[in-house]
Amino acid sequence: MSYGLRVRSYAQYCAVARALDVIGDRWNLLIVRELLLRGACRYTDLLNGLPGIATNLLADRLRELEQAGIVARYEAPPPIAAALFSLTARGEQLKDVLIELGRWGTELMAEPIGDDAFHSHWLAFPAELYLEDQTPDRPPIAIELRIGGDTTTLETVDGGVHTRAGAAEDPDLILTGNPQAILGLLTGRLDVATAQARGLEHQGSTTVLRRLQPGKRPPG
Amino acid sequence: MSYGLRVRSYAQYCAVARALDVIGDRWNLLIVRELLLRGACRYTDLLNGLPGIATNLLADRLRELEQAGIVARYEAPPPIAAALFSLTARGEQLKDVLIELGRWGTELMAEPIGDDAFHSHWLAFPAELYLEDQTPDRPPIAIELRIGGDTTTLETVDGGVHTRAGAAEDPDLILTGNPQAILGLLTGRLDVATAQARGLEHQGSTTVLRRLQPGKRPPG
DNA sequence: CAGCATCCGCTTTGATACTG
DNA sequence: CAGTATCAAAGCGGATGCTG
Repeated sequence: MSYGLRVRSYAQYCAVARALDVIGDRWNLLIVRELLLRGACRYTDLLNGLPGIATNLLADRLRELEQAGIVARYEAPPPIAAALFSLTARGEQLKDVLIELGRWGTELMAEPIGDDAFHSHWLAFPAELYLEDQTPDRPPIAIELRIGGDTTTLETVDGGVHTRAGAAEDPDLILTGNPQAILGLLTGRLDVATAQARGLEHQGSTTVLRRLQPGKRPPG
Repeated sequence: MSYGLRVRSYAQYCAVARALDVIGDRWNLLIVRELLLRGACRYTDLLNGLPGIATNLLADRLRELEQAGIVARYEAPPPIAAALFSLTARGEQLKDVLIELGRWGTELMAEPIGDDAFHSHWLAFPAELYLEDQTPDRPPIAIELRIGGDTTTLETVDGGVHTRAGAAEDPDLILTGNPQAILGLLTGRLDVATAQARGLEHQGSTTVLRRLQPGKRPPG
């Protein structure tokens, strides 16, 4: 039982510095990302969702974030009977920080994926935040994304775009391929022909893609 | 000459993770803060503006940020004859990240200042970003802030608030005091009486303060 | 198996001293 | 002024062990 309560601080009376005192340490914002995108998680869900983190670090970070009022830990009711971690209201407010960080970082996604890990729910950031349905009055569309084993569905809702895990019921388009070809296509960085040359396959009409364009504040 | 080009990466194909690969290391965002608030800086300006940073770390970080295309280094023309650092366009885009981070962190400014360092230009963040002039049609106002030796001026412009170093010509109000009393007053967390009890002194009419209120997206 | 704690080698950081 | 050099301490990542 060693609990060294972290205290390293920038010691600057500045809002940015004080924010970084709390969430600036390695892995902290990515833990928040996972909880934001996936909702309440068990310890092992987080471990899987954060490839590369050491298990002791995750435990430490969760304690620190809990103490900072960002993460709440609670025992799940009998059916599950496990410890669950979720964001507090204060933690949810970090969403705006992550949005801006993701927007700024989207440009970096053009770099080849190399050996980077990929989880399809991470796509929710670029998709939900930067895409808009250009013709919201027409019937909604659904696009099914099949990336390395798992399937994600992208649906238009109220002029925006929503993502969820799993297959679509009656998709207008099915895209199968690697993460960067699909992301390149969705962000408009690649056209259909180029994306196909890079490993994308499709089934259905790609014209629905024209309805989804980067909105007023495009990333990069 | 030891140059170990940092490569530690989260190795995750996610926009947030890739952004943090570049600007997530300790001190990086604070260096950007300084360059954003003060414009082009010399090495020693940055060293002074970042109390607590080790000089070798600053040198390392500037190299990394330069290589990442965030900071530009150039030799100033003859009159100055020194190396200057400034943000590139890509670096300026981090402003939105810092704004959200600062907004989130403002709540933490309620904690006592303790031994934290303070530079008055750091006030520009809360003041410019969160305050609005409620009656922009009336003649502009100027408030002079005197905090621990140096003086900052706060002026209303187009319904917003602008800050600059130095004294005001004909201030409507002069506030003298410690950082947290002044910040508490400006953010509306403290009223005039309470702020006075905590060390604030004023000269002029405090009613102008009512014109400056937190805008539609208040911090915290 | 879920949820950690411990140990260990390596890297990063921080404080200080020194140099052109 | 603008850094480099040195070194101790802390943090991180990986492996493994322990407990319900």
